[in-house]
Amino acid sequence: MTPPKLLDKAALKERELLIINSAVHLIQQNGIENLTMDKVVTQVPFSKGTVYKHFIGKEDLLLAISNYSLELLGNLFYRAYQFKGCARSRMLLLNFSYLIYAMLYPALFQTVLCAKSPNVVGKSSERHINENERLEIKLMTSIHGIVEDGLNDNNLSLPMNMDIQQLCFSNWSMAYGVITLLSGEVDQCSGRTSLIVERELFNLSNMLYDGMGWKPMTKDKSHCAELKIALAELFPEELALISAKGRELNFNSFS
Amino acid sequence: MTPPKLLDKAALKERELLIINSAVHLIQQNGIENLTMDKVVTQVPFSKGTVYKHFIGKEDLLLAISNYSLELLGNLFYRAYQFKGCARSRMLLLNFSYLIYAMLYPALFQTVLCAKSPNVVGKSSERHINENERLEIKLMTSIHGIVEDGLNDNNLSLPMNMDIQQLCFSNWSMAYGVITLLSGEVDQCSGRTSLIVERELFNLSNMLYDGMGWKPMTKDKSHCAELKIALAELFPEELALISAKGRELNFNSFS
DNA sequence: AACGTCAGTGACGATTCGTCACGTTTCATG
DNA sequence: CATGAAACGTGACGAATCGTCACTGACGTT
Repeated sequence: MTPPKLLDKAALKERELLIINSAVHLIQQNGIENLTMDKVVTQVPFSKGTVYKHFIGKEDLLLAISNYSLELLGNLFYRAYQFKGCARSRMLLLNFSYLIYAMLYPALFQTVLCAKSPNVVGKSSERHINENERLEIKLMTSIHGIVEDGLNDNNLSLPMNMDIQQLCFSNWSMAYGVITLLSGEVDQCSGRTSLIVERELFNLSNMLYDGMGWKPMTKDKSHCAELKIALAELFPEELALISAKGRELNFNSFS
Repeated sequence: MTPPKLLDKAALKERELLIINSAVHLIQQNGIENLTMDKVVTQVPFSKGTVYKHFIGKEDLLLAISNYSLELLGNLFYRAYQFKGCARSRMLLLNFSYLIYAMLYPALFQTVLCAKSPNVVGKSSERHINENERLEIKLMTSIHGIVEDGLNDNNLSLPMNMDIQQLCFSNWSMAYGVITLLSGEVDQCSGRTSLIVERELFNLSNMLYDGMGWKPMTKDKSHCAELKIALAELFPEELALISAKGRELNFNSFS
């Protein structure tokens, strides 16, 4: 009945990861647009045909890398969600975990964006597309959870005419905008001088939460010291890696 | 002394525009990643060598398209800046002019983003890079102007530890995030159901301005009706074009 | 009329993508 | 253990694309 299985699933998965890792290295070195399948093949102990057995095309490989990257981000978000502390602080923490991710893995951050382009999705396999959706839902779950905690402890109430989903999206798109424009690969825009990504993310997050009426308000509590402590406790390895890259999250320029 | 000039600058400029327009059409039809220099050449009454005289490579052409597009956006922004009305309303109006632009010219909107990638800038000519910076400064000027008007009439005061530039950037990155994630080409993200770009942009802008303490606050004034009128007055042709595309800015879902 | 300069041309080499025909390995079965 | 079918793996190949370069012709200068 069962057709002969020459390779078990674990081995397949392992090879897939090997190919993905090789591709990530190439992207980090040469940039995402200089990634070629030929280069991937030379970095890997398989031939081109085998690589194409795993990924139906270059775009499919990109989507797989994006998924690998979303998995990483999902874990960071989940850690922020689980942290002790009030909901507003944890949401701020979650935004900063997003920033840490973008600083640590700029190539991955960039790939996730690229993989959202319709021509990548259009050329990808069902399998990877479905996994992508699953991972995104997982991300959203952490954000949703924090907002719901805020609603439950009465520090937050839904603004008129808005539901939970809209509130979650507001926070995400805001953080996305700041991080995309100020961190990493995008050439910074003019009038950029003296903009510091961690400071702008902090300020913008707090202005937004104040605008929502999410307590404790900025005027009643300085969130900065607490954030600094929470980051050190929750993401020690990540912060050390950022230091090793010669960059440092700077909290001294705003009290 | 003067070397023989067989072609005047106006003709050169005109040809450049012709090439750019042909490329824009191709992008609208086939997507930006399917744009090839060969296709551009076939659309144009010149040969490949001539096209490469104007643009040192594919990336340089992309940057030129981005500049063309920034010029358009700059005009929309300037119209919003010049509008009569309080500063906060005009800032909201400016964000919506950004949205109109993204809906009307999704291909151009996308190209501006792509052209910010370092490998595009890295392969482009000095001339186009400089023009790009000039155009971005022009954009910023309109935003700056509105914020300064708000400060001058005492409806807005700078939040602690923030300067004008940071305030401008906050507004821009917020609008950028919402529009990028919800309008146009990016495949919408999971948990997207029932998110309407104009509504989220309206809500998020107002929450941010409320968080800044930018008067008149939402609780004292409903900005929706005024926005609707101002848009109809300031961007009639653009709104008609959006209608012609079968899309409509919907203000009924939020009062 | 001879010459120099420059716009314009398109064939060409170099790269890259993805496929396919063929050889090799594995395993169920007799 | 022998056999054959199915899965696995290979790398040469065709098509598409990028960017260059040697060439042509038009025009002004000497």
